[in-house]
Amino acid sequence: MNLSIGDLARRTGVKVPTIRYYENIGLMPETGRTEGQQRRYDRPAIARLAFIRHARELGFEVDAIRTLLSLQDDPEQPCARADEIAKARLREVKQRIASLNALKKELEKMVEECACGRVGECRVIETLADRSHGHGRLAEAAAR
Amino acid sequence: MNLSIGDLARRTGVKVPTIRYYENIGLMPETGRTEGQQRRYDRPAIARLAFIRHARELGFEVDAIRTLLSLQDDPEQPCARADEIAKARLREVKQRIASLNALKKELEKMVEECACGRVGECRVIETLADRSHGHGRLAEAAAR
DNA sequence: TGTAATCTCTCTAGCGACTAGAGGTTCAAG
DNA sequence: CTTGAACCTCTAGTCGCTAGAGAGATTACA
Repeated sequence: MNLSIGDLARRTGVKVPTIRYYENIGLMPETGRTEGQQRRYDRPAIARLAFIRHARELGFEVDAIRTLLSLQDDPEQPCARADEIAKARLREVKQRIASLNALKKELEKMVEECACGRVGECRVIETLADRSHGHGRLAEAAAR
Repeated sequence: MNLSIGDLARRTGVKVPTIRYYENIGLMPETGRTEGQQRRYDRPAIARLAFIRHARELGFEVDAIRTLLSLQDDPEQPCARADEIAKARLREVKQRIASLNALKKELEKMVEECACGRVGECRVIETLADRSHGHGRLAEAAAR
């Protein structure tokens, strides 16, 4: 086990520059180097990076991952904190799904009603131009 | 009708710096100024900004909004292009909802199974550490 | 051992859509 | 005419990467 950064990238599915980025921001620890200053990784590095990757896929922010990693490093701690982080993320996801569903409805209405003639009578444009919207109802879903 | 930027902000729900930003990137046209170089807006400016705001709420990118605005300015054009943009956005939203639902399921499983003892046997941490994940299945949903 | 191909290194800048702050000017009410 | 809120421009920061330049290291094969 003496993997180059490229090897590690292939094994975890995390891109090479991203691995270096994670080291920069302190998510991955500094690692051993060859004489020529190239990074070399071992088994625990794979595990740690896979953990990070999975957490990112679940949408956890880097700060949350930092906390989760430090919890993992100390198995005697109570896991209430980890549970809390996961629950917070779950709430976010649910909220986001709800917002997106509202948004989907409005988009569907727009698209269905479009007779596809001239722009002058296009429902898509009309709906957007319609100023009878309260401020902020859909705002949360807009973020990508 | 001779609104200051603050008035315009209050009427549309778009923040003052954001309005200036929209002018910078060419979404809002340059507008008249007082002798002291303060911006003044009229009715069409309100309408245009409201259009932009609503489109942003629906998650359209600035580039798409640029196109939609230019279509709106010319009512004789066919509205197929507008329809297409809206449909593309709808596809994105549906895709995103699907990804988020997958994500929600996994998070729920994690949270439910957590017995909330020591980190050593915490399902949240364990699930994240579990390396038996194919690369990239959930990746799309991770973006916020 | 030579050499070519492929990594890898550091560093800086860019993405999108804003947001925050510094430091200074103008406007409107009293 | 003074005060204080609102306005101005400009730069830099947010998040989580990603791209590119220009240079050095490593490896496979002849």
